[in-house]
Amino acid sequence: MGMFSKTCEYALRAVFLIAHRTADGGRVGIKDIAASIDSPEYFLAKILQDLSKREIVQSVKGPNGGFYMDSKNLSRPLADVVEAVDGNSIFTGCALGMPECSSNKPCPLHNNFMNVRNQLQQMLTSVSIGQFNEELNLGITHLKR
Amino acid sequence: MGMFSKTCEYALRAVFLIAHRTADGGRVGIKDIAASIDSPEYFLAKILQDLSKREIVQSVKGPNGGFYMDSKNLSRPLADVVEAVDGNSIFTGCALGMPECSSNKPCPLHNNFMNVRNQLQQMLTSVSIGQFNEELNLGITHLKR
DNA sequence: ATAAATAAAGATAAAAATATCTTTTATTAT
DNA sequence: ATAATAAAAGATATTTTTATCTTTATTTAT
Repeated sequence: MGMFSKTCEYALRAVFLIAHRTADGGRVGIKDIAASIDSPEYFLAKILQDLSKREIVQSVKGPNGGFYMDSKNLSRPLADVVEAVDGNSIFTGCALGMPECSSNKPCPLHNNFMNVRNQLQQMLTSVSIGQFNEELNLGITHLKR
Repeated sequence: MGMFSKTCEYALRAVFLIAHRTADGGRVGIKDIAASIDSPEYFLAKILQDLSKREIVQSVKGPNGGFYMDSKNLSRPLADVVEAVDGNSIFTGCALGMPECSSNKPCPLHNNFMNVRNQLQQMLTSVSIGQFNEELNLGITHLKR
């Protein structure tokens, strides 16, 4: 198990891909996305349905339809995607899973773990979905394999 | 979902509890542990069986039996517990779940995420199972609720 | 030696996450 | 208007994780 759920991993790769592929207009279809990020097509379809409802990506049906993102969505922090899919427990939850852990009634790891969580959150909020297009274009970074 | 699996959360709470309760000799039984950390007894039993095989905790059967830890185990870094239960993918895996992600062929988040993972690993290796006994004694930190 | 206590091991069950398939709805092009 | 296309929605299946129950093996005390 990684830090995020598999659903979230696919979601992140997908938004990067959509951002990259539709930067200058146009749409990209689910089959194309799934192949480009090496994810199971039908499962990804469900994920994107959800991201679409939550207005993190946009879509149109029919011929030449597909998914895309407007500039507002491109500038969203990655944290929005993670939170939409996995919820915010990764940012706020107790490392030991204790429901009432807080600075008042902390678990042994409370303070140590807070630093880690904060750095993760800081990283994910300071980075936008669209900011990696350039290096994806240049083939410096990748979204499959 | 938190950062660790539920199994790992219970495991961490359990080793803290065992360390705390058996610091000056003696053993603590599974029923007692489960009640003390608010975890499902039978499930925790399986987890401790595994930690026992991996020699992270020790156990003896029979009357007055139970779980305990020797001083070598008390000084183990928490990272050993996490790795025993969840594997090391949380320390080494790609944020986007890409199997071949590396500095040679990075995902977009590779470098940003490396910092977070490293801080997590650093934290978990710099902290030992036994080092929280004092504050558990004082009732400053807690292991249930 | 025997009985009682306790963890280990094995088997089964329930819930959640992941994955797939089918039908419906919206859009576009003809 | 009609047919083709593509996502949305609904239904089902599979796998993994989490949880429980039963039986066995080991240890201790009597």
